[in-house]
Amino acid sequence: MVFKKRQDHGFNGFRLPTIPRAPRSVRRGLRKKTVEDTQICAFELLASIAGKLLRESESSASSNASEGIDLLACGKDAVKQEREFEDKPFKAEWLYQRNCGDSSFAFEMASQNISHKSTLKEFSHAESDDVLERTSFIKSFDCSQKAGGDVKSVICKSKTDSENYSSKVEGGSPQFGESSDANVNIEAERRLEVVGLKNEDANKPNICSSKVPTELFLESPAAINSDSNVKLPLRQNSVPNACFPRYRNDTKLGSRDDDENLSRCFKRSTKLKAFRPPTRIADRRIRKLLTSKYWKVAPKLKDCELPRSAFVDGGLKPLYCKRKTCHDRQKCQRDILFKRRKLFDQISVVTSDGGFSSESVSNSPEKGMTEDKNDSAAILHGANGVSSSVLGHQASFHSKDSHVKFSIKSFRVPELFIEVPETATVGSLKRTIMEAVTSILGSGLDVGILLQGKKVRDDNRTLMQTGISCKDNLDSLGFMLEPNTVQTPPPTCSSDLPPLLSCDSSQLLTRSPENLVLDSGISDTLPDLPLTNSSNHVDSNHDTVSSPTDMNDKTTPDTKAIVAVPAMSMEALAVVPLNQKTRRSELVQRRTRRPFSVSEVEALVHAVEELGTGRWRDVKLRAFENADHRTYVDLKDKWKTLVHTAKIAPQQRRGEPVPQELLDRVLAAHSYWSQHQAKPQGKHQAGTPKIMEAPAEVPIE
DNA sequence: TTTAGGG
DNA sequence: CCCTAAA
Repeated sequence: MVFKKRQDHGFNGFRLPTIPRAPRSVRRGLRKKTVEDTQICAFELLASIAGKLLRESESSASSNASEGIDLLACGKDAVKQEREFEDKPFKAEWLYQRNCGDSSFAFEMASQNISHKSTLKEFSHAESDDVLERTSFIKSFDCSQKAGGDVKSVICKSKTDSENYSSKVEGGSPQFGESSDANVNIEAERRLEVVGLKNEDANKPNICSSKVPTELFLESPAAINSDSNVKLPLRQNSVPNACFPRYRNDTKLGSRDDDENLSRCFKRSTKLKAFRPPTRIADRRIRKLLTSKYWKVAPKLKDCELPRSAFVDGGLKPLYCKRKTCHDRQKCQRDILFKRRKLFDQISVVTSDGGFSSESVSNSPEKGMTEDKNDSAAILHGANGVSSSVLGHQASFHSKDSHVKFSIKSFRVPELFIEVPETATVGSLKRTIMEAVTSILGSGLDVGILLQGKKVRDDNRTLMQTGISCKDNLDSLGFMLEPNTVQTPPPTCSSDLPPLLSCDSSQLLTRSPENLVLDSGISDTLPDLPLTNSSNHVDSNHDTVSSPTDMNDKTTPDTKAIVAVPAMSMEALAVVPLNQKTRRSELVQRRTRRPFSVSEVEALVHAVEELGTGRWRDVKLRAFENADHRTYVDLKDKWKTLVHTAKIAPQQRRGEPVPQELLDRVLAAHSYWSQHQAKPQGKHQAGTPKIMEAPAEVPIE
């Protein structure tokens, strides 16, 4: 008989649930922390730190604030630490937070001024015997040009002093439409350096600047419009099979394999976190906002515009270009976005720093200029540095055919936040970083052009008309990458909500004064710019926050301090949501597929037989208590498919065959519970005829 | 947070 | 599996 068990219990059929459900308040606790939670935590944490720093700087009347302390830490200890290092020449920024619960901590180290390299460092606490969670901020990838151009590293926020920061931000829409009429040849060289993953001596942060164990040097000249002669000088860690597609839709981001690997890599880290944000409400509200449909608007197709795409995707997606190609541009776009979103939860990648600042722009005679039929040719060298000064200029502007030559020394990559378990391999770290960079650059970005500090908005004008063809103006010409303003965000930010909550919190940070302190980017170098209007600032730190952190209660007030910050223009705000969403989603990935084994199915069936189909949480608890990768939703879904499977012909079934016996039970239980809505809680109406009838419908094995 | 369903 | 509206 099928229902032996039940008979054992004195039932002829399904046993009514005899286990009363505990109150919800008692029933929680098995759910995993979501990444989102941690991100939000991080955010709040950041906010709190900012507040602290602000207060400190205010009290000391020092100019620390201007140095842009990019610190994310929990508790004042961290702040203190940070300050200790602060007077160092190169100013490594350590951010580490200690999570009270587990001994995980994160710290950040920004790149230094000294070398044109971004270093990614990690500090490990000697005493933390437990699980260590490595969290690093990559302030930027330094993409310096090989020729040794004197591009100063922008990454150093300590460098507040002058320079030609022509990369000014101007208020208003960051949108810099398509410069389709100007063919841009991009030659980007990027160097990614990951330095020292571990430093045992926490007391000597300084030493970490010089070592360069790992270096990834990539040169990616991607000729966009010509017959791209893709040359690929690789130094050291070359990327296998790297290629630089000319069109965005030539590549597909990620693949199943990658996803799964990543998943494996990061799963643990996600699990280990035990952060407890103090403000639940705020937390929830923020999450709500983040998940609101509003943020989900898809970017315009326009994003696929050639110039940007080629630069972005071609240059930084070498790892993926061997993947399947997308023939449908639009679809491709969607796919990419989707991928990114999925990946995000696993790898917290954060970009901070308002857009990318423009870097040195120079005309580079030594470089081979590419031909084009268009008005101009531009060459981008991957490099770093905040200053966007034109090093050399000799624009030719004689006849109509005059070409203006640009050499953009660098585009700065926004700050990244990467977190991987200590057990992750170096290779996976590399991949992670690559993913991060890829996704960041791949998401909606526009190029902005600054002329004498002003953004050139009219895309339809010729260079000559704009004045760019004029030799004199090249001095003050700057480029920048900025979030594209594809969408027009709805009036989400209602005044009744605190700014922090009404829109993306992290974004706000960017704009707040405190935020300036945090921002390592150009923001602090452009004091006279209206904060509320600079679109690239908007993009800046908004993602900075994703690190999971623990906060003490004191942080709450601090957070508020930030909240009360100057309002930003709606225009600026408008830009935020989309990009925020886009970015944030960039690195989210789908969970790995884990087909149910027969034994699992058996357990599920058994549990459902007893509990019914409406108590998945209990089913989970009972039969999958220790299978943390099976959520009650999973079980519910599996049951759904089991029922379906049981109904279809065996020939149509796929995957590991489930014993017919189990399927029969599935069907029986399904039909039973569908009649008996799992109503009876405590007192089962055992006498109810229906209950007795049910078994009759059950096929006998 | 869970459930319930659609995708 | 994912995503979400509802509860």
